[in-house]
Amino acid sequence: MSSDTTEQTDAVIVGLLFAAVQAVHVHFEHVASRYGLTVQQAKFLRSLEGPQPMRAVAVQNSCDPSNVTGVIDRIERLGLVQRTPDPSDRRVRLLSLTAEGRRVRRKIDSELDHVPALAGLSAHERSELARLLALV
Amino acid sequence: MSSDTTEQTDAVIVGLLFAAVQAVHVHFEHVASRYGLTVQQAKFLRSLEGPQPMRAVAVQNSCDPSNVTGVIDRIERLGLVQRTPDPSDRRVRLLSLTAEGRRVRRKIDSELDHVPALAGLSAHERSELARLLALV
DNA sequence: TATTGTTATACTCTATAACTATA
DNA sequence: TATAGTTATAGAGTATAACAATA
Repeated sequence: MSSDTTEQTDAVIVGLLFAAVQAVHVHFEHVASRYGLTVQQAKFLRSLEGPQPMRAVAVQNSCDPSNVTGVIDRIERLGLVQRTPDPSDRRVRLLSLTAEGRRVRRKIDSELDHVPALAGLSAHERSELARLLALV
Repeated sequence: MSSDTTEQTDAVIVGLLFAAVQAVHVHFEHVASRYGLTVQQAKFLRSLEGPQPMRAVAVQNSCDPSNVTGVIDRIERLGLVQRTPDPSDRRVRLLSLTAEGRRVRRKIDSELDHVPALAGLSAHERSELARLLALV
């Protein structure tokens, strides 16, 4: 057991961070697949708020714009997202969730509120973890 | 029971966890690519300790054994890993780092010890973060 | 000329299933 | 029969470059 005084290197923290994410990832994947979505598709779905251009979604998910086309294609095929032309700039396509898309996103969000890997943490540990992660 | 801090839901922590990982991921990717490696290849490299069967590597990285073949193929092509037959069971191939592989891994590890995203944390915050992440 | 979204291309990662060579 | 590793296959995500439509 590491004590409060043990110094931790970045590499150790990075290792722990990846391990922690993997534990959470398993649950995320399980939840997403229940709705026929991959993790990435679920992330895109969660990042969609109001109607916004593809470009904005690319920035939000820090990926190349050419990726957005494909990922959105697959979510759109499931009827969760729709593309509508922007009247003020006909180059732009605005993305927005369908009613079904909003329903699925709400369900996913609520299921993410019961992550087994986080069940062992006390209220104080949660807030402390949240505070520290926010610093990263 | 409630302390001076706000209570955090799982979803909030998951969001912060993913955000923190993304911040670290950028650095990891940068370091790995400097040695011609992808993030996944660098992870495999770091997970290799003594000579061990492919199977063990698959378990360690929690992926299907069929993946290991391809990823190791690519690292092997770079001369960082080698496959040697196990005398006690001729079905098994033992994986081990080459001298060059050990050198690269050491370098990567040392570069991971200076993660910009973690620079703002104090020694106490680091050990506390490490402790909490270990609980997840 | 510059920008938005798309397409074409190529590569990596991923799991499933079938295969081989051993055990 | 069972197991270790491979191969074949298919799909998803990724970036780069070239493209059409629009600004």
